[in-house]
Amino acid sequence: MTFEAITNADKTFVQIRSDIIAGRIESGAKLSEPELSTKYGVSRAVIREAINRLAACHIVERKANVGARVVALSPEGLIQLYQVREALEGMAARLAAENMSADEVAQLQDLLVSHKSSIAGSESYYQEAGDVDFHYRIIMGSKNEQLINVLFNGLYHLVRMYRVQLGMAGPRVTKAFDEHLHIATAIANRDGELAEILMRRHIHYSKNTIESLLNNELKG
Amino acid sequence: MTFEAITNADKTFVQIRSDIIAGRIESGAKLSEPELSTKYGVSRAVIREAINRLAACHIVERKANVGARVVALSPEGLIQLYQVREALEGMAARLAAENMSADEVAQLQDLLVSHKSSIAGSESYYQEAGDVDFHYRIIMGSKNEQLINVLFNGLYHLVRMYRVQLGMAGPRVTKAFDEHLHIATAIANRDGELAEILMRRHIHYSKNTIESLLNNELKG
DNA sequence: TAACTATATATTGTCGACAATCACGCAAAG
DNA sequence: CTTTGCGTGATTGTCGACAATATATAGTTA
Repeated sequence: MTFEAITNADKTFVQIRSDIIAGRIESGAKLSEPELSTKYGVSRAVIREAINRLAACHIVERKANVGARVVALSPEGLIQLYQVREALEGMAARLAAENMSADEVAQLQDLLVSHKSSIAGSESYYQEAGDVDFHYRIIMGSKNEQLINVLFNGLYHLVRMYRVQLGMAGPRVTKAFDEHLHIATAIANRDGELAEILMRRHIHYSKNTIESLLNNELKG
Repeated sequence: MTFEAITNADKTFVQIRSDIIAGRIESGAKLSEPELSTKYGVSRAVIREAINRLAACHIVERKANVGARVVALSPEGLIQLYQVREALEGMAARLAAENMSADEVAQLQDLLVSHKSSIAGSESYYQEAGDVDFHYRIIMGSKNEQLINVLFNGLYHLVRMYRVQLGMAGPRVTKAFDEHLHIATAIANRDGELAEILMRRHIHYSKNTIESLLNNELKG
């Protein structure tokens, strides 16, 4: 998920991306190259390369001779992201049931055991890192390079950005944990069909939760 | 699908991509910046930007301080691409049945009528452009921005590259046409569930055809 | 002879400057 | 008063040069 940032352009890319996802650079803002150049203390060429990568992840949009803007965040956009996730991660769960090694399956279950105890204590940890960890392992377990690329180099950072900026620090912790448990069991039983169904429902529920949150926000 | 190439970097990107997909730059080859700079008659900065975009489409892979190489083409990679396409375009067909305007549905059916006549004459045309056109309209008809981005900015060019370089100028013309017809009918009837099933089978068949072709090649 | 080191070369990463293009504001005409 | 055209200012696109890093070669030693 996280990759080794070697060059300055790498580090600047990670930095700016983090600033955008966390909302320190707000949605719709223009990314002026000279401005960012002084702000991050690197040359314009470095900023330019960083912006190019952000555009590749669809975090910003570029227009020729005009510049780059952070993507506009609509509630519909977040819903669309979850639709794609549902299709892709459902498939990932099926493939994981077929292709994960016994070791990887065991590690997946160990992960859930440690999550169970962390839920008893402070739940807040689980929501972010734990959820990502679980999904990460399943996606990697699919052993499908294309799938891994699409999800990690594109969709996941977008999801985080939308969630942060639309204020979805959602609950759904304990219910999600149970769903994770069922998915892991299906994978351990090598039941790809069930694993896919459960994963799709898991993400579908998240989507529904978010939709109702958005609706409440519009009404309130 | 095709976008307006304004700047030099755009044109160079399109040019190099085309050269790679057509096999004029072969799989696994190293993309030397100074070399390409003289070859295409532009500065290194332009080449660099073009290579960055190729990397964003996963057509080339970059390593820091080492350079970029055209991705290695394994038969498994092509199969994995088709797996992802099956999930994504199946979903696109369902969404298209729900979201396409009456006009767009009519245009989709018109397209098939013109394909029917072109099949009677020279089949060869249909295979390439016709197939792409059909799938293109359905994906656009899904109205899901994320889906559109993933498929057009990444997967489609990769599929073309794999097919060309692994020598899959495949047949399957008339059968594919019938399948297209059924899918379009399901969409016209606003039957998303059926449209998804038919589209998944359609792509699955293509995958199977390719798999057996690859197997024959290994044996022969 | 094989393996390790050091140098040399070529390639990538980064920089600052120049050229091309666009956005904004103002003026003038309908 | 609205609209069209121009000019100014700023931003992006492009270029060539320099610095940092990796690969290849040659030399040395066990």
